[in-house]
Amino acid sequence: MQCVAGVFRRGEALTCHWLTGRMGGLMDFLKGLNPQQQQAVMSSTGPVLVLAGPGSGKTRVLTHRIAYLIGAMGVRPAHILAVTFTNKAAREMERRITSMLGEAASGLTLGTFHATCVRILRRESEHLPFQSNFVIFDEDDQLGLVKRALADLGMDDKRYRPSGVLAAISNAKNELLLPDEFPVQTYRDEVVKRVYRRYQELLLANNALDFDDLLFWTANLFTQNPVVREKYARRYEHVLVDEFQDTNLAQYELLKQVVSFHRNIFVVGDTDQSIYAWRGADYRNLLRFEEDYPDTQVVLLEQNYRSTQYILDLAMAVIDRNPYRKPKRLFTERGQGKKPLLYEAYDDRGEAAFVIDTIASLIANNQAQPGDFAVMYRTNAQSRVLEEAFLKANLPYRLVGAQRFYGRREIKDVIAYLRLVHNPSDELSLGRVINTPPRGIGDKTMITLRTLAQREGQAMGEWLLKLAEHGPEGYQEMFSHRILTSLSNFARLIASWQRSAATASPLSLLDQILADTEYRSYIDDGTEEGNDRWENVMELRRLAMEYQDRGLGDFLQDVALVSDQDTLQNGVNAPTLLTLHAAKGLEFPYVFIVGLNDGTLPHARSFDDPDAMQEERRLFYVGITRAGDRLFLSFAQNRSLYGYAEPAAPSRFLQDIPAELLEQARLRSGSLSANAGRRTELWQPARAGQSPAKETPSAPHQAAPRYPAGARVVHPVWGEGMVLNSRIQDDEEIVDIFFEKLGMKRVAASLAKLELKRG
DNA sequence: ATGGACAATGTTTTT
DNA sequence: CATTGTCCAT
Repeated sequence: MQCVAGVFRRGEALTCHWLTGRMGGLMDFLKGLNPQQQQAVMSSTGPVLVLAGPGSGKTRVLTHRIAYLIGAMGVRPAHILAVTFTNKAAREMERRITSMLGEAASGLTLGTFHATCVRILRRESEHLPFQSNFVIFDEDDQLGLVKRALADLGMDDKRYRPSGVLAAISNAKNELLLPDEFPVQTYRDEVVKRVYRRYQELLLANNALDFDDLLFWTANLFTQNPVVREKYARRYEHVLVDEFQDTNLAQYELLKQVVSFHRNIFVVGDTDQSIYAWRGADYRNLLRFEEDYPDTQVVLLEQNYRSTQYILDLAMAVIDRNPYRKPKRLFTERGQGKKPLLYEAYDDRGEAAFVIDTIASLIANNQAQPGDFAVMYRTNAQSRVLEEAFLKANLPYRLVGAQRFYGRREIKDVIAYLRLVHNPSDELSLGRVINTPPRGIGDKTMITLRTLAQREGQAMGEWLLKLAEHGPEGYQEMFSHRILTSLSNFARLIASWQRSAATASPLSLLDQILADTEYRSYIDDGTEEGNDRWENVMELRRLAMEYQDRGLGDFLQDVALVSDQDTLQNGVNAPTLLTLHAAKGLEFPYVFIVGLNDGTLPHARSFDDPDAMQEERRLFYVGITRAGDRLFLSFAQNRSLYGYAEPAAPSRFLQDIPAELLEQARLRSGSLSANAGRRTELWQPARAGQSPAKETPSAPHQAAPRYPAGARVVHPVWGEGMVLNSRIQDDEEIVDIFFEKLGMKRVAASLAKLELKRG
């Protein structure tokens, strides 16, 4: 029996509940929720807007709402759509829902906007101008395509910077503007418009979509094809959206279409945490929501469960300076807590030293575990100094950032091979690998190849496959003998990989490609760097292993859609280094925000744009509100841009913080160098931050460490300390221990007479 | 076609 | 300064 989602009244909720016996009833879905949260979870059908301050339990509300719909209202999971912005957020929600409902939740559509759109587009490709095995182009590919488009139109890529043109195209897509609709006011607009048109043609010729296309095409499909729209609109009785303030117009429109039949849209967001305007997100969607859906029920969540009052007061002092916002009064029952600290360092290395010192001493005093810390910064470039400091101190850390892995040359190469096999029309990938490793195929050959393929109306990859099949006859005049042989050999390789791809797993295909191209000898030149490169390829191989029972397409898709945040693995007990953007949605007991200098935070590029400045402020606010127990801010007297250190002013945001909310500290030179000296003599390069994306189940060190990170140990000579890191290497457990008296030591567990201390 | 040397150029944030 | 692109010699 199924309860039709109609009028939701409490009394009915229980009677029509087909799972009551197993689930224990309504109360379970409301247990541990405050009255506002309960109101949100139990709100009736129709549009619902939940304005959720930081740490107010919005994920909780979302997951409980879904559980409530399924468990108490009898809505079938297949009729619920829930969208998030990161895979991590989606997985977390899935985990929580499953723990509440178990199998009863299966069939739910839950995923990121992008992944959900990909699924729809593949399914509906018959209505669209591309095939269902399309590939997803990342930013590098996009840039390459813009360059190609500029070249095709005979434009100078010096005069029209590809990145600038791409940004304009991306904005247009986010606004759902087709090339023909691109607004032209200047000559440059005219150029962009033409490039945009050509760029779209090229994408289709490559059977590829870029990130923006995923939303763009789905939204257009729904607006222009009533049959398809109806299908999804009828199916999804309930639609729930996380981080609604980050939606752009394409996403807003998309949602509007999907809920056009049932109108049950439940969105959660916070305008104060809108930090993606530069990517097209428009927090005014939150305000527009109430206009578009006048019967919206609004629920305000103000109670914070994360931070101490000091931290909240500081956060409010910062954000209250932004105009045009409804002030929220964040409050907590956690008590005052400790005052946030502001540290003034000599330069960025001084900041890093302060971070390391503070972390080490809090760990040594047993007040915190390594995993309790996060260090946040405005720009990725700032991580370098911090990483160096962590390595030097021999402290393991984890770094958030997909770029770190998927942006690597060797990884891009291997993925390009896979993409080419999957989709021979992908000319960008072809261009990347056709001469990697070198096969004597250069620019001139490529030009001939392109014109030849164009003449026969094919993509270069398809042309090559044809060459592999029919042999080189007839092309002797076009290419020299050498080159023709080289091309044929390469073409036969692709053809044979394609045959493998049809039957074999992504893993064995990858192995075959690596073997056939002798890729290892190409990148692993015996240097340390070469070895690291090969290790990275092996890491990718490990990832491919998880796709034994799925296809190459799934593998490529997942690889294309990972976000930085997704690379954050849980359960590693080490401090986290991440940008303020990547920090959204996360929380840590101890938070450092470094680089509070004018020009860095707020970033200099925002100075002359009031909207951008407000966003910088929100970014700072997001960082502050990640902290649970302690917050440490720091700025440097000198900051180096392009090598030269120059005096830098403290962030103007600091001036908005009342003195009584901040404890101030200045650089202390003595104590730092004393500790630093002791560490340097023990210095050994740690391997932290190397392993990207996922846990590595097949890693050679599977044995459980006897002294796991976080454990307290006693050494007969060095006294008491805390384990910071432990790994098994050559059947030997290597343990990094921070001793209260000595600082960091690295020992072999079998040699040092360590004693585990409980508690 | 390839690889080396030099020059220019630029750093926000990312699904 | 550190990466990326361009020019030139092999």
